[in-house]
Amino acid sequence: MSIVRTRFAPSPTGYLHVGGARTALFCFLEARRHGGQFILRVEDTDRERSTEAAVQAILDGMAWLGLNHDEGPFYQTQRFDRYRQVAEELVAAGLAYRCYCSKDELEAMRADQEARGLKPRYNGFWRDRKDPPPPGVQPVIRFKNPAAGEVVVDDRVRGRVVFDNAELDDLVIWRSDDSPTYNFGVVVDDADMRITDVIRGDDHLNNTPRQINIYRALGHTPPRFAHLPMILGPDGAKLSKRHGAVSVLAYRDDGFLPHALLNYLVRLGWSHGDQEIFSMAEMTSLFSAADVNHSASRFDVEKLRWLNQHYLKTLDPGAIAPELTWHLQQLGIDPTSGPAVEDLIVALRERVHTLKELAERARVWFEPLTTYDDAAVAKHLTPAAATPLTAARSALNAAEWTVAGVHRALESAAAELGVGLGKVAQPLRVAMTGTQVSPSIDYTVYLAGKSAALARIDAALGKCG
RNA sequence: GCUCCCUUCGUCUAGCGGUCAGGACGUGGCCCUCUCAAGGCUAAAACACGAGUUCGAUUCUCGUAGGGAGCGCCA
Repeated sequence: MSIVRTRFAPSPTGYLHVGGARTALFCFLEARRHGGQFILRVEDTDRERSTEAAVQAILDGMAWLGLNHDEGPFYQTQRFDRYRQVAEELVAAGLAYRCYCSKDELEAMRADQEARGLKPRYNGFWRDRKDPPPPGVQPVIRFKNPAAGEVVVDDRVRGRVVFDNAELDDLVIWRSDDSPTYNFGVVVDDADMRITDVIRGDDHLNNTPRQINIYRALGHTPPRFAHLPMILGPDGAKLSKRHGAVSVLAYRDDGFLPHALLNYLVRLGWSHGDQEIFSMAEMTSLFSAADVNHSASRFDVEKLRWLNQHYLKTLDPGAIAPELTWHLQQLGIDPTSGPAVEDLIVALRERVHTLKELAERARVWFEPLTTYDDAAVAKHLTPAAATPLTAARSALNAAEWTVAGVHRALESAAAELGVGLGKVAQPLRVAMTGTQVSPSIDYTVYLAGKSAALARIDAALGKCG
């Protein structure tokens, strides 16, 4: 089998959204699986809407996800000479022609066809016309689409899809402003870059027969195609800003791990039996475009959150530490001014779904405790709580300052008082955090550090009145 | 309007002619327990509809309905 080459070809008109990210992931996996190449190409022929910032956002998104390309990024705006050359070759070969119709004429044509219930299409007015061109008109170049017969797309996910050439018209491949159009640029690029597998959103399925015809005119064998179903918002509508985060970098900012996002995305439209958790190695060895389903799916943040927590719980704390450090800084917390970030991760990762939440929950160990929840105080910092708190204080004062050491000290304090650990833990929890909710009491106390822990107990004792 | 695509629990999906229609997220209950979680067990929850083909259709075919895409000098 020949080398597999795939490409991801976004147009830089916005950030990298989750749908694009999944397309990129599938392209990446398909290439990796076969030991082939993954190529990044920026389709920026629309000078109106393409921006430098968007290019950077896409590059950043890809880098964050670790979807590294082997070749590129290539920019279509740098290949205009090549497209022009190919377009002229087609004209010279009689496979394309110049069309002098004005935009107004074309619009009138369309309006007329629509009024008659027909599919709006160019009528081929200049296809075989030998008339002298009207003066002063900057022509476009149109591709001579075969008038009869059918085009078969053997799609790897859809199967065999047949289009009638009679449904297609002569599309513009070169604009009057001297630039190539999308359907022409992709074909030239994919051919030049020897792409073997085009994997893209199924909004391109209808373009495929036109592109296949261009491939043939160019004397190339079309690549294999795989059209992916769309990703919709939770409400089933097309994904948009309205749905909250759609940019992959927004997920980074919200505290998601890149691998959690990748794992979530790989299961959107693709599956391998009942398996939910996939390492990168498993994804690359198991993925196949042929196993992708046909229907659109909805983006469900709850499942992403579950996956994110799964990876928070199972990954090595050291691997997550840099990410948490970044999130702490985002909250204006100096990560060096409190407990070790690895300890925070171990203490909190079963209780949060994102790194952002983890960082927020960690705040209590970095800043002085000044606010107490009224209900917590009323319930647990009662006169009766003074005894267990005092016992805990002296036990802790003598304790070895490790999680296990703190745990032993509190157990023995409770045992000496002849009460359950809960009688000591709850007042202590309020003393440490001002609230009734925190990680297990040993971690909660340990993370405060010995002197701060004792000081917080003293403050709490003052409230037991 | 025309062409093409899609349709299994609320959501992601398994299924590839005969299954009690399986798993996961979420939701409810129980257990565990120093709070909250996490974990374990458990419950409710789906084949859009109608014809055919067949001994037998979730599965194959054709319709209908409902979604989506394309029909640009956007990509």
